[in-house]
Amino acid sequence: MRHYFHPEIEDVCLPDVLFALSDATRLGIAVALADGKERTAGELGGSLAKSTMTHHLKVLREAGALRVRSEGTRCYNSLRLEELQERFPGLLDHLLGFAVKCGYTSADARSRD
Amino acid sequence: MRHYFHPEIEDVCLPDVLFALSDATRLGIAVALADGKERTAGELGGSLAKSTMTHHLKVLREAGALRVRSEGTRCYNSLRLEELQERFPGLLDHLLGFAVKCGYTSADARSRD
DNA sequence: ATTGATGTACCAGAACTATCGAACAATGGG
DNA sequence: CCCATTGTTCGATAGTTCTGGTACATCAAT
Repeated sequence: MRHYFHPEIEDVCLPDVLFALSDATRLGIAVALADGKERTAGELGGSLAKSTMTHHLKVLREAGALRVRSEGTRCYNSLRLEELQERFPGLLDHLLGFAVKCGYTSADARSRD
Repeated sequence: MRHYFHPEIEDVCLPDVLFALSDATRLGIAVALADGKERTAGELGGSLAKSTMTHHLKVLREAGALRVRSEGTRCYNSLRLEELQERFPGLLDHLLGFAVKCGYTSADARSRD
C-alpha cells in the first residue's frame, strides 16, 4: 500500500494551484477529472510516458488539486472539488470552464464509462 | 520611444496567464494594479533589482496580462482589464480577489497565508 | 553637452521543469 | 511461485526560470 502526501486544504496556496494548472498537460488532466470521477494514471496518460504522468500527477497532488487513492496495483486520482470549493469558492469551476472552452482535453482520456 | 510586444487578446491563452500569475511576486504586481491605474516599474518594484522587475513585467506582458505605455523615461504598466474580461470573463476579478484575501500585496509587503 | 533618472539588454549562475527510459516495488491472478 | 499489470524512483538530458550585476539606451532638465 503506497503512501502519498496530500497538503491540508488550508495549506493550499493560490500560486501553487495556478502553477499546477499552468501546464497544458496538467490542465487537460484536470479537465478530464472535472466530472468528479476517479481515474487511474493509465486512463489519463494517453501517449505520455508513465514516469511523465507520475510527475504531472505529483505536481497536481502536491499543489492540493487532486487526491490519490491507492487500491491494488492501481491509483485512483480525483480532483479535490469540495475542498477547493471551500478554499477558493468557484475558482476551479471557473478555470476548468475556460479550459474546456479552449479545448484543453486530456491527452487521450476517452470518457469510458 | 521603446517598442514592446503585446499579444493580441485573442491569442492570449489560459496556461500562459495562469503561469504569469503563479509567482508570488507577479501576483503581487497584479494585485497592485487591480485598481486599473497605471504604475511605473519603480513604483511596483520594492526592493527587487530593476532587472528582476523588468523580467517579471515582461512575463506578465507577454502572457497578455498587462500593457506597457512608454512616456518619457518611464513606462506605465496597467492590467488589460477590459480585454481580459472579454477573453476570460470574470477570471481576473476572481483570481485577484483570492490573491488579495491571501495577502499577496505589492512586491514589498508580502505576508502570504 | 553633461548629468540624473528610468528602464532594458545581456550575461551568468543556481535552481527548477518536462520528458523519457530503465530498473524497481507492489499487487493480484494463475 | 511465476508472471503480467500498474505505477514509482532514479538518472539523464535539454530547456526554462528567477535573481542580480554590469553595461547600455532613452529622455528630461540643467
